[in-house]
Amino acid sequence: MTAIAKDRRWSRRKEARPEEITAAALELFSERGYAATRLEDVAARAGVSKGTLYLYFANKEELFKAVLREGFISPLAEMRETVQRHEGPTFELVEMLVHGWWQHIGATRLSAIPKLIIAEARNFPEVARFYVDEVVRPGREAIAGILRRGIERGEFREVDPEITGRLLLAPLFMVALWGSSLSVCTPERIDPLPLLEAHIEMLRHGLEVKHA
Amino acid sequence: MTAIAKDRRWSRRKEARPEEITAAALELFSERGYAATRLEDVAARAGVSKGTLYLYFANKEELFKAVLREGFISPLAEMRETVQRHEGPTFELVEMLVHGWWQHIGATRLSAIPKLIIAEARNFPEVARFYVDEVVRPGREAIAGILRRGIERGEFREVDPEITGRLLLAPLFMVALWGSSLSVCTPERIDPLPLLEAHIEMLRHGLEVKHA
Amino acid sequence: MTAIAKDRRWSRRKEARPEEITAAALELFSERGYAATRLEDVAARAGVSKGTLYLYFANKEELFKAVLREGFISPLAEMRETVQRHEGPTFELVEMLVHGWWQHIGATRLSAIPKLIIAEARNFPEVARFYVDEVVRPGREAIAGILRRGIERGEFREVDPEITGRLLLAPLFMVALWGSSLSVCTPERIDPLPLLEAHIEMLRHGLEVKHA
Amino acid sequence: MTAIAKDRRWSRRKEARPEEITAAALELFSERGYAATRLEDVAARAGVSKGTLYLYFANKEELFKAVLREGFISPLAEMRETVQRHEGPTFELVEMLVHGWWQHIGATRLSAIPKLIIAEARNFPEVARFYVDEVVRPGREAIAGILRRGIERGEFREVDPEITGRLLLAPLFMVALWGSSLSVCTPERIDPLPLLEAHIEMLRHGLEVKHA
DNA sequence: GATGAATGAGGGTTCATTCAT
DNA sequence: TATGAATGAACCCTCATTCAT
Repeated sequence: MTAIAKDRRWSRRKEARPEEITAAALELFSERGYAATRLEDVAARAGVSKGTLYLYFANKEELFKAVLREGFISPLAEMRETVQRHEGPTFELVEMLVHGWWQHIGATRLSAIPKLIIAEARNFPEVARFYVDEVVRPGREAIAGILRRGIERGEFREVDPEITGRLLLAPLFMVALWGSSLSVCTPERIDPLPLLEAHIEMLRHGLEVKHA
Repeated sequence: MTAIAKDRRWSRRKEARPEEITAAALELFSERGYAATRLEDVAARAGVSKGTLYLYFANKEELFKAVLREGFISPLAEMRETVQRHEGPTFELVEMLVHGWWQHIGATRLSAIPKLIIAEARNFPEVARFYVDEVVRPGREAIAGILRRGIERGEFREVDPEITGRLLLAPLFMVALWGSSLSVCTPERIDPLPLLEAHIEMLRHGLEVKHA
Repeated sequence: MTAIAKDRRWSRRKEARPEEITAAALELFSERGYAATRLEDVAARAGVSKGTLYLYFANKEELFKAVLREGFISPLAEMRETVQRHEGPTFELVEMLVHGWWQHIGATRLSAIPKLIIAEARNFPEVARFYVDEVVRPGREAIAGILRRGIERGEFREVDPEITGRLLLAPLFMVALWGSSLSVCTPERIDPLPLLEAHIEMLRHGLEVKHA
Repeated sequence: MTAIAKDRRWSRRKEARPEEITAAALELFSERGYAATRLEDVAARAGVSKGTLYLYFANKEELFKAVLREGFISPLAEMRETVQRHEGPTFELVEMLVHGWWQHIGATRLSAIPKLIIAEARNFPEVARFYVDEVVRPGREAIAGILRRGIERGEFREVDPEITGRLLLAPLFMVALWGSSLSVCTPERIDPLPLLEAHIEMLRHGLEVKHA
């Protein structure tokens, strides 16, 4: 093993450290909540010592915020582009939204973020506010935009786009929350995919224009 | 003042105490989470001293469970009866369900329970299991029963009653969770009633039978 | 039941109260030690309420001292008289001492006192001092007096009466301490009487004058 | 400074800690008893902080047991060997026993253990049982063995070896108990050595065979 | 006098944070 | 940079003591 090889390994390891730590922290924070998570356990799961955490994060709160901030890197911009480029029927966008959410969030470890945010919103209002401003509201607006497009083009009946956007999101949240909490305590497994398909179907009928 | 009057006064106070305490505890637990709630604060909010808590609850965990147990006193039985007695169109039951949920849960302090359960399920698996077995599952079954009734009577299209039941519940949960967490961190107030009405409308269309 | 009978009962009860309480307290203090004894348990064993203790004793410490003070009522004066009146061989006094100790202390609940004193001497120095001054030292002096009488009368060999008095007392203490502590934790029962007889026998030989 | 030197320094400190702590704890436990001893004081006397105690002992009870366990490292095995090797008069063994006890226990901090055990036996029955099984009984048996040897060889008169063994131990216990409790409360200093010598002398006469 | 609900100071224990190595 | 022993503030819980009834 040469000195250079050593150094490379070292530095590769070093650069990966913060992410290894936030990954471990996300797991534990979402399992136990902020207060019940011990930094000693985070360190152990990340394979480092307790002291090392403090080389990368000023304190527990900053680590927590870093975990959430990483979870916020959402494919929102990408989604907006897709919406703008899309030329076919608007409901295809709704379908893409639900499936895309599942692929990029619901089926990944990011699905643990909503539970965390909900559980800790009152204890970290500024984080929650940030989440609402940067993730929730933009997401809702993007969805409202889709619905508005459908209504304007005569494809959807005249619903309130804001409110209906929330109805659209509700089952997605529910799937994420269920998977991050109660699912561990009950034998019955819920397959999210059929639920999402049924959701799409309900939306299809729910948005459909009635022909007299 | 007779001995009886004396006794009544004592006991009236004594009997009221546990509820005063669990009420205070529900507020704080749902605001801050289990671990972040200090019993001293619970005591202060209940207007008693720290030690008094221990006259009524063996320890923090038992107090927590008592809070949840009280929250479980759900109007499920009543609902099942209503369902059985009902003779009109099935969708009326769906409407009654949503409005009833709002009146008996959503608009009351019970709406804080879901957040609590979701946040602490992993830390109190037996409580979570109890909640799933006694509240979630029976509730879902009751709703699935309503949907099945509608399908059997040809009023609803042929949806999966289990899955659709969950879709029906999702916005209700979302309203409760929003009100218990993120809502406090954003200036925008959301009026849940229009959302519930829109939900009903979406369900009406989503369950409607299509005539060829 | 007449009013008078009631009153008599009442007052008889009332007068007995302090003793019932100290009796209960002696049991618990000697079982668990001062600090580990809860006044609630003392009250329960005495069949009164917690508050009642404070009608008779200013606080826990005073109750403790009262318990010990009762235990100090020792038959010392009586013993001294016996010694003065005695005219036969001195060793008879030694035998009477050991047997008398057994009858008046060793076989009674008073045997719990030495363990208590030893255990708490450092925490209640003034009580310990009182015990040393009023019980231990007078007892030792009385015993030394007996030994001196024997030596002066040529019945015992020339031992140090102070030191030998302590040797005489050691097995008595040991019996009391064993019965109040370790005996409860081991299946083997020790019958104190043969031990005391053997002790007397050893003393008889140990004090005997050697004839050249 | 090499890495090895570093390690040694660390570990030397770390290895010394538990003993520094148990030493401090033995002092305080035997002064004040288990319940009345504050861990904060133990820590202070050991020169560490409260939290440090928990790096080495799971809790107060474990610390207490560790203190006693260390006290159990008694020179019993050594004594038994001496007994077996001994070839001269048996009474020499008795003298060696008493002097050895004084050197290895009576004059050391181990002399505080008996008081502790006696005071806390009822609160820690398993510890007491362990002490009886591992220290008291083996000790008694070793002593009984010595007495039996003397009787068999015609050097001692025919006493009950079990009972007499206890009589032999009683003054030793008394010395230890006195030094750990009442002695602190009285101005008079007692020199244990003359007492032990007098004890040996009493035993010499008490065990002597009477020639008809 | 008697009760027992209520109090709150005190101590055991945990764990985020620091720092010498 | 990485470690982990050490720290001490904070929090749960107990129990001696009080006092309204």
